[in-house]
Amino acid sequence: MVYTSDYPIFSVTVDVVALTISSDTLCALVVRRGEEPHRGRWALPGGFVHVDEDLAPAAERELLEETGVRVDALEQLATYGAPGRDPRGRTVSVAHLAVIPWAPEAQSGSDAADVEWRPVTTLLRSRQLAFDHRTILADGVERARSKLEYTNLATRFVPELFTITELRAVYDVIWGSELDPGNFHRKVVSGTDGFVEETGERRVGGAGRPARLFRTGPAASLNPPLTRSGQMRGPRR
Amino acid sequence: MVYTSDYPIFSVTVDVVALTISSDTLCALVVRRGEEPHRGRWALPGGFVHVDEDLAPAAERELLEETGVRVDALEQLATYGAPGRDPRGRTVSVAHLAVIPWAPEAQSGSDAADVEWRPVTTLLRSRQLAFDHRTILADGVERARSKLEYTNLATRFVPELFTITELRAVYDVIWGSELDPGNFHRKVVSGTDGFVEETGERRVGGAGRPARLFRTGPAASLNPPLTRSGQMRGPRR
DNA sequence: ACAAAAGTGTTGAGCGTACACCCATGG
DNA sequence: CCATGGGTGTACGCTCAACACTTTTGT
Repeated sequence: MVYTSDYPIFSVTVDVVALTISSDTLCALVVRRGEEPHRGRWALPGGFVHVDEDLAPAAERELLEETGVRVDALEQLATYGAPGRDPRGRTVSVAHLAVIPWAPEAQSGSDAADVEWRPVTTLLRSRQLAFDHRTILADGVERARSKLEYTNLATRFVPELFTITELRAVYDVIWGSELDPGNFHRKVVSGTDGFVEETGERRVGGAGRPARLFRTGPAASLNPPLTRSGQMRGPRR
Repeated sequence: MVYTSDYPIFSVTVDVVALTISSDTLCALVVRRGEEPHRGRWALPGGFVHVDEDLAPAAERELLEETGVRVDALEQLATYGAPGRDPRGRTVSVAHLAVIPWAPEAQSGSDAADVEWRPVTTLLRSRQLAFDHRTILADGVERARSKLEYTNLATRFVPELFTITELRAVYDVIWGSELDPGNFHRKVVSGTDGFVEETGERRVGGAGRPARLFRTGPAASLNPPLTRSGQMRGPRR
């Protein structure tokens, strides 16, 4: 089919920065490109928006088609539309952020040669990403970092039932911090009401005293926020 | 000219939420539509992106062309792409936020029948805006509100040289607060270094002790942030 | 009993709100 | 002189980082 228009033609694509934590490392989902341009390089999952489709559903669909990863909610990040960002023509890409609990094994998808979770530090250090996807990834990671402060975003990195220590691990991995376990526990549990909800259950099996299991509470925003700077572990000076 | 494409055709537009403060009221810039659809209704300034043009420059250009308002920096807000949001066809709009110092008189532009600064409360209460521009405006105002907390955005609502009281008025108008003059002064001047810079000059003419004049400092982010909840004027209980 | 992890108590420093009060100008 | 707005001083209360300590399990 060939489409025609009186106005300049743009293709609109969606790209997804899908983040998770795998073996104490923040990882992003990338697919190896099977076609030109940038054949063989890694790229964020994404693709063209259909004519009758809204942006967020398109992002969900592309993520599922290319990687097999299903996600319920995903948040718009920003839109990238520099002329020349895609050699095939004028495309505008609406980037989205998706957070995936813990470390699900990457599944191969339909129209991508290869799918992998790779550490973001590696992806950002090198130039292995196609198009302007390195910029998009960097923006997505920065967004996640700052949303940890004042939203319950961290709870979306852990399974449905989680311990406070697991939640703290999310902060430590993403911020590169080493938060004080005691203070963190208090802030999260008693601080802002509804951030986490206690289930009656406890985690069994691990060493030491069994931890209580929580689930995500109704409160989406944290008051007061958790701070990146303060609350580090270290000598009192 | 007629354009053709193998992919679904989108038109990409930019819309601008331009905010300023006029007689103690937060106002947005709107243009009266001279053409169908929505002829005669108010709309945010905006229009189609050119083929070889990046998004932010397109927004600046449209703002200038339609309203005569020139702006240097403007920030991307979000992208709106629901099918059916524009009856002419499938359009995706990238919304931007612009902040204009104080109250410049609205100038008439070239291809808009009428241009006006109107209070955002009025615009948001009624359904007088075309397309989904009411949603876009609401999102833009909310963004401004929250960026006052942790960035120097407030300084862009005032002239190049301003007094601390004028800066406080920006917060009071946009937040609907009544911040304590003394505490605000201290927080802004001594608190975060570089938020505002002292010029040697003073404001002459007004009643009372002449106020020192400041200009915007280099620091773009506020540490610690100004809080919306705290610092109100009111009885100690 | 011991190790290990979860969770609680405590304390001192620092910050922010709510004011009281002084300063500098115009009328 | 007074009125008006600019700006500083200060005290009380609260929060929070630091870290000691208790609790609860596995081995």
